[in-house]
Amino acid sequence: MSGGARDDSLRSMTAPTRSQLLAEAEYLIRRSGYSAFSYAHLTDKIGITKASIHYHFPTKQRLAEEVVEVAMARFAAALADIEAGPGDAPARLRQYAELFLDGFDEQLRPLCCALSAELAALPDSLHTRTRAYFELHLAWLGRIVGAGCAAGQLRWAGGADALAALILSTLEGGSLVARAMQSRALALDGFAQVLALALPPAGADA
Amino acid sequence: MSGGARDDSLRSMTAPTRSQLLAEAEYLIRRSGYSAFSYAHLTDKIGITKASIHYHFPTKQRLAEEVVEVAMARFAAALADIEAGPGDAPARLRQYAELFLDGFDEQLRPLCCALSAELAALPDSLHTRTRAYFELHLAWLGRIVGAGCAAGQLRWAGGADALAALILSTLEGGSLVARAMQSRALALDGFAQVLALALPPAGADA
DNA sequence: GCAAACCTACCAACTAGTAGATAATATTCC
DNA sequence: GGAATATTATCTACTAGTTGGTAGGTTTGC
Repeated sequence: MSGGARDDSLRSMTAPTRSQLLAEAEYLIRRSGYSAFSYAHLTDKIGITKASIHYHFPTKQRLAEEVVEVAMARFAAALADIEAGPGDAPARLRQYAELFLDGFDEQLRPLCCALSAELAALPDSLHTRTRAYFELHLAWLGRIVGAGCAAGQLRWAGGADALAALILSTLEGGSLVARAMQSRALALDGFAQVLALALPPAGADA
Repeated sequence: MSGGARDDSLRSMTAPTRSQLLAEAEYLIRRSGYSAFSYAHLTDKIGITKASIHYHFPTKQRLAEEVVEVAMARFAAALADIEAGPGDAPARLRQYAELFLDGFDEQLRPLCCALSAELAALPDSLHTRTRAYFELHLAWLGRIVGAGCAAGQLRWAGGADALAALILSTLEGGSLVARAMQSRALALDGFAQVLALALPPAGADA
């Protein structure tokens, strides 16, 4: 765990080849982007030849599509867990923010962030999926914030959807700024400020 | 000018080759990223051969370095103009936000955003410059916000630097989210909300 | 004459992707 | 049960095109 060895949480050593490929591709895309990663990089990590990767994923585009689909499903499940779990809306948003920053220490961008930044270099099928990924974020945030407002745990002048969009933008931007500035604190700082503003004054009810 | 022709504000037709190359390279990097752009793409647009581009810029890395330097200088000058011009701090921040979104309609990311998203794929010399670019943003914002607070035009619980970082994150993230969602309004929405919160209550003094 | 700016023609390395062979493992038919 | 047949997952060897970059010659304007 210590030392320079990187965390392999995304890349199980025992998973079948296909899953390993998806995990490693996601890692590379989130680190360097779609354009910068290649099948050759995958062979280095997985230990099978390029031709064998093409057996599992006929094209790079198809591989990337599946990376997004798998990541989205995993993310949706994590959001559902948060929503089903204990805690009020502010607590759920804090969990969301932590989830959002997952991989930051491995220099990983959120997948949607990495893809959106080079959208013009991506095939159309990935535009659609990138957008869908963002919509998943916004829909969930809108729901949580909306419930929080209704329950008096949050208050926001512009309405739930406006706060949802602000939270997403803040985290998305924070992860970019913080990466370049090499400061994890910076990544959550904006979110924390916004959340603090959205909390009702201490002891307002109860 | 009408129809699908794209705006050539960044890419003067009459400028000397070198400037044209820098402008077109910036355009390509901001649209698709460093990894996805190549000298071949430049030859298409500029009309000289790949070898001739190497005459002006010996390596792709060097070209990109200069792109960032030129863009940063241009940006710094624009910020200085805003600072020297009329208007209070909120007005200056609105001008900054507009400047930040410059090129959005051409599907251009802010340069620092494009670079930070694929930092792991960039040579070290561009890490430094990306960071410096962000620092320029933060320093200017910190100064403007600080002056605005001192003058009673802005108020922010966390202090000027915190608001500066929040504004930057919000715009940076907004430009990513808005691009994927194809909504210019979304790009400025978060910023507008934050600025509204930072304005002192109407008629507080005067 | 000279230097800046450009060219043709190349290079080695890398890109995504294909063809076809080969093991090992299932599945089916008798 | 055992032979015949698919299927799965991998390999070697290849293609055509692109990448960043170089060597060396030519044009152009002072």
